[in-house]
Amino acid sequence: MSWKLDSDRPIYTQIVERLQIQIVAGEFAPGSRLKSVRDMAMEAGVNPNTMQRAFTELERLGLVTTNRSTGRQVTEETEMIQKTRNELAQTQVRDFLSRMGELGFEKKEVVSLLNAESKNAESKTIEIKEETEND
Amino acid sequence: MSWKLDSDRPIYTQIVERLQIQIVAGEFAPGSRLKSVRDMAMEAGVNPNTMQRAFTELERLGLVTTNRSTGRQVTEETEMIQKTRNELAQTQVRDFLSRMGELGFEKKEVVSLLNAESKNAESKTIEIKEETEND
DNA sequence: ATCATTGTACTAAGCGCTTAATACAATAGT
DNA sequence: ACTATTGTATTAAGCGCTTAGTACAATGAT
Repeated sequence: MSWKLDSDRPIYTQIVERLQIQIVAGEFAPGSRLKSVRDMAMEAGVNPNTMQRAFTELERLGLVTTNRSTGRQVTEETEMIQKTRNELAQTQVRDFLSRMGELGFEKKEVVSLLNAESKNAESKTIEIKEETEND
Repeated sequence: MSWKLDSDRPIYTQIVERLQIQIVAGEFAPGSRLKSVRDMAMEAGVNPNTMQRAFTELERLGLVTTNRSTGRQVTEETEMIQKTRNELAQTQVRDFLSRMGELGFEKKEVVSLLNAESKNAESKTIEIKEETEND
């Protein structure tokens, strides 16, 4: 299983983002052990050096702790994980609205597009109603 | 005025995206002339070669036409522009929902976050209501 | 015809990312 | 004590992006 990595951005960055997501989404539980650099590199289909770099960054971000010869663990500080999760979400929301704004879409239209996509993508229907106050 | 360009991704890619947005958002009208490679490069604070590469890509995308010694114009095919605008928006919406899903956010929460951000960012209030059918 | 402006092409250099190969350091397990 | 596993460091090479510098081609303007 080699991961989906494009060549447009540094691979180590993409790995950081992926692992970050898996951690804050609870896919990797707090305190759980992560695979070794070599194993993870094998799994991702990248060079160990590259995976090492990604791990170093994750540690710098406070999401991972390192123990020599034991390997790495997801941090047990759930607050840190939650904080990161919220920040990532916040960034996503802001960037999304910003970009849609740049494309010249009104709030109404954004809402419509979100509705349309939600309906297509999942069984759950989200009804979004806009209050026309001003523009 | 040098543009906001980060070093995480190729500069020419970022320039393509920026000009693409400006075109589909109508900031650069269909048929209007674009600055020369050299001038645009100067304005963006990049090497002419880099700007050249971005322009070449924009031409390949069908958003720009080239005339020797006259320079470049935004395409006059408004259909093409509209099509691109819709595709870019579609991608934004899909990616956004996908990423929020990866972060483990329910639709309800996404809606809440959007509401919160909308209210902060603009005077206009968007009221979003969800129908709880299933999950 | 001449000139300036435009797009385009080419080479060389530097830099960051990635890979490859190797080696060393620390420690849990035996 | 020994061994395997882990993280870590180092060097060299290749590749793509970017810059710099230069040159050529096409054409509108004069």
